[in-house]
Amino acid sequence: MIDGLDGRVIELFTAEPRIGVLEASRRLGVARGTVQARLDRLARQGVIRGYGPEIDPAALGYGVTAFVTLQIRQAGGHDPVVARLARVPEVIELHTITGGGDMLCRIVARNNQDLQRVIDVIVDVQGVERASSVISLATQIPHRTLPLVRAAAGDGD
Amino acid sequence: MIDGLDGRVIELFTAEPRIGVLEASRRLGVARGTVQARLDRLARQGVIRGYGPEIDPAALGYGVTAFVTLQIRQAGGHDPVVARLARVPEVIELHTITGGGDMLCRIVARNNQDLQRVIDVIVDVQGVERASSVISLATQIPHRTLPLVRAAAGDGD
DNA sequence: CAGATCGCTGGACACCTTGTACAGTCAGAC
DNA sequence: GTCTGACTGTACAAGGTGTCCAGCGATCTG
Repeated sequence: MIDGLDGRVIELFTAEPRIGVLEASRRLGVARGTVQARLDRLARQGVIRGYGPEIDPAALGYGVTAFVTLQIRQAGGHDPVVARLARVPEVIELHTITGGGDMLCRIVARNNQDLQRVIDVIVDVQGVERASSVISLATQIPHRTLPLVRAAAGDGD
Repeated sequence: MIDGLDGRVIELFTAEPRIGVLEASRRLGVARGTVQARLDRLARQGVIRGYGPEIDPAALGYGVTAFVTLQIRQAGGHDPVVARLARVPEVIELHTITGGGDMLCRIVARNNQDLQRVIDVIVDVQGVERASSVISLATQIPHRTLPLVRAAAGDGD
C-alpha cells in the first residue's frame, strides 16, 4: 500500500507541515517531482485525507472531554438519533458500536457543570433511552497515526 | 476567545486547506494582512494546533476501529502501562478515565482477526488486568470541530 | 535479447504567493 | 481631544508552485 519513501514523506509533513514540497524534497534527498507525485498518489488513494487546520477544543474553552455510551430505543432505528445528535455542536464524534443497538459518542464541554448540561441535551434527544458517561481525566496518548504509518511502510505493505 | 471572523477563517481553511492566505482574504473580503494576523493569533493561542496531513487508517489497511476499556493493576500506577501501550502502533489514542483506575483506548486493526491479535497484545501488557472492547461498526459522525468553532464564534466568546 | 513501461532525476519556465513593512483610516477607551 | 489597536491597501524582494520535458536505470514481456 505505501512504501518507505511514502512513510518518510508523511512523517516529514506531519512533523513540519509548512515546509512545502521543495524543501521536503531537499530534506528527503529526492527530486521535487517525486515528492509531488507521492503526495498526489497518497491523496488519490485516500491515505492523506486533507490538510485542514487541527482545532484544539480546549483552547476554545472546551476543556472537558467525555465518552458517552448510548442506549437507543429500537423503534425508529439509529438514523433519526444520529441526525439529532449531529445538531449538537459538543458531539465531536459518534460511532455505532457492537452490543444491543448502542452508540458511543465523544463529547466536550466547558467544565464539569457544562458537561452536565451537554449530557442532559443528549439524553433528551428522542430515541435515546439511557446514557452512561466516562470523563477523560487526561489524554495519555493524543490521537496519532504516525506509528501506524511506520508500521504500514515497514512491512512490504 | 474567538470572534466571527476567526470562525469564518477556520471554516474556510477547513473546507479548502490549500487556498492560501491571499485567496482566503479575497473570499472573506478582508485584507491579506488581517487573515495572516488572525491565523498567527489562532496558532499562538493554540486554537489551531497545526496543519499536519490527516491520515486515514482505513486507507492504510486498518479498517477496524475499536474502543477498549482497560482495568489497570493498582500497584505501579499508570505511567508504565502508558509507556508500554505507546509502543503499540495500533493504539491510536489513550485516555485516563473516571472510575477505579481505568483507561480507555482507541485501537485499529486490519480486520476482526487482526483485532484479536491487537487486543491480545494489549492484554499482555504488564499492568493491564482486564480489557473489554467494543467494536465500531460505523462512524456516524467523524471527528469534527467545526460546529464547536461556530458555537464559540457565535457567542461573544 | 530487444522493446516497452515505469518511476525517479534534474533542469527549465512563467506565474503567483509569501513575508514583511509602512502609511492611512476608523472605532472605542481614557 | 488623543491614544491605542485593528484593519486596509500598497509595495517589494525572495522563493515556491505547477507544469513540462529529456534522460536514465530497473523491471517486465514476448
